Amino acid sequence: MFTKIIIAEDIDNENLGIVSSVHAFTNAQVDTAQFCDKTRLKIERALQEDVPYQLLISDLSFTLDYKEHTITSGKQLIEEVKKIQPDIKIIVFSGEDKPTIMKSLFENYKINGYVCKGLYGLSELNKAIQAVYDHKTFTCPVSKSALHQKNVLQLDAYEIQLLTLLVQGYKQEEISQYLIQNNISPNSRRSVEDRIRKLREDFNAKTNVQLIYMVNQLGLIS
Amino acid sequence: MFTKIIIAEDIDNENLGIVSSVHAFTNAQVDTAQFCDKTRLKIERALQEDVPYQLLISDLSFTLDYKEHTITSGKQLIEEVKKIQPDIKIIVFSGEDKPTIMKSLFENYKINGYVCKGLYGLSELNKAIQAVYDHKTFTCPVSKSALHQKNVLQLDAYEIQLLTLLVQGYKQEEISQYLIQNNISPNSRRSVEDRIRKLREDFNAKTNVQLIYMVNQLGLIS
DNA sequence: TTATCCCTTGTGGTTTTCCACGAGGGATTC
DNA sequence: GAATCCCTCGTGGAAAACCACAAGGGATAA
Repeated sequence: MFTKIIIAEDIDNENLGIVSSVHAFTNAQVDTAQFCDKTRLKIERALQEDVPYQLLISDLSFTLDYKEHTITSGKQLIEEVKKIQPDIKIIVFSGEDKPTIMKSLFENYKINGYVCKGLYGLSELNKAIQAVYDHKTFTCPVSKSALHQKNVLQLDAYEIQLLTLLVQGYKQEEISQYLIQNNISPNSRRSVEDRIRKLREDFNAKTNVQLIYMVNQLGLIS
Repeated sequence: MFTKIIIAEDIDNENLGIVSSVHAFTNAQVDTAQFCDKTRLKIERALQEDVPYQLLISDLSFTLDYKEHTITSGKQLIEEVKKIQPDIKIIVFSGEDKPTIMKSLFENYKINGYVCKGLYGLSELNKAIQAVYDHKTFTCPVSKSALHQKNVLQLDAYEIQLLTLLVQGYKQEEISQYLIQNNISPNSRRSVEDRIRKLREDFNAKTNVQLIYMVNQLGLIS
């Protein structure tokens, strides 16, 4: 079993629960950090001292306090950690259940497991630790069902840009202006209109308002 | 200090964290229940056996599993518990930070403390336990600032109805029709338009799209 | 009562969005 | 090269939303 594990979780009562559970299950040295920067630092130090962590269990969203934070999200943290220690195993333990986010974590950052916090999150986490130790990847039932959804509508950068401008109160004409100024194409008034219409069709939305509500609920724009 | 405490929290890792922290702080008998029905039952039994709980620490939102649940939320639980044991002390420990919900809990159910889960939620919870034991009410800094917010934008039932119809893709004319059919007033096309405009002004939104995005982000419509 | 205020509703005109048609241009295929 | 497809983009007209002005009505207070 793993002998040295680090946990990144900011909320103190969750942190406490995870640490005790993981420690009880693995009997490993379980360290913890409340913020991303600190996590990265600890991993870096352990590596320098030649006693590296074997497993990182990380949350995705972190509340930022008054301090300066260079890394502000679990996603960034994972990216940074992979740079300094590519062979570390990573399990994400998060309340987040959006398929797109999970997929991107597996595809872009090669995480080894994903467990959704929930009624029985801790026992799923234990299963994940065991599986990852056995060189397998693991997804808990909740995230598995999310991942296996077909027809997950994905938005490309351009579409997200459009929707983002929309929710900022831009009119179609203003969006067109903005795109022209920022050298993004297509950018004609007419094309903007067309793209938004296509999005409405894709999501089966009758109005832009409904469209925005839907993509927002699905977490496709942040 | 309290000697018998019960904790209602469904998420297992949070539950574990709270229980260990509370036990360490109070050295009391700390029982726990994952669902509301079970919590009520335990409190009832303890009362019958003449060893009642002195303090209930409860979450507000509960994930329901496959079983039948008669009580489904922390608010309901508190209401029921107050009926069977009016003198029990209650501290709400929740992620919920909406002022309206907090206020109604203090006013309608006379809870003794409110602590928001967060970076240092557990230490605030300990302070709350001490304060409540000393017959004081307690609000953590986060909830205190939420409670003291002025100009909290509140939506009444009518406005929520309007916004709900909007996100369902209704046009203004259709909203008017719907309101007339359901005997809700005001319901003229013109008034609908006006109310939506007022909402835009209140939220400082340039378009309906931005308005919907904002109220959605604020959790004012579900 | 009168005056005032606020909300509802109507009217009409402007702005914005929506949509159908079609022209041009790039990529692919035969 | 010709045919085809898809995306961009312009035009013009219809639909929807926006907005200013004002009439009526209910509540309140002097």
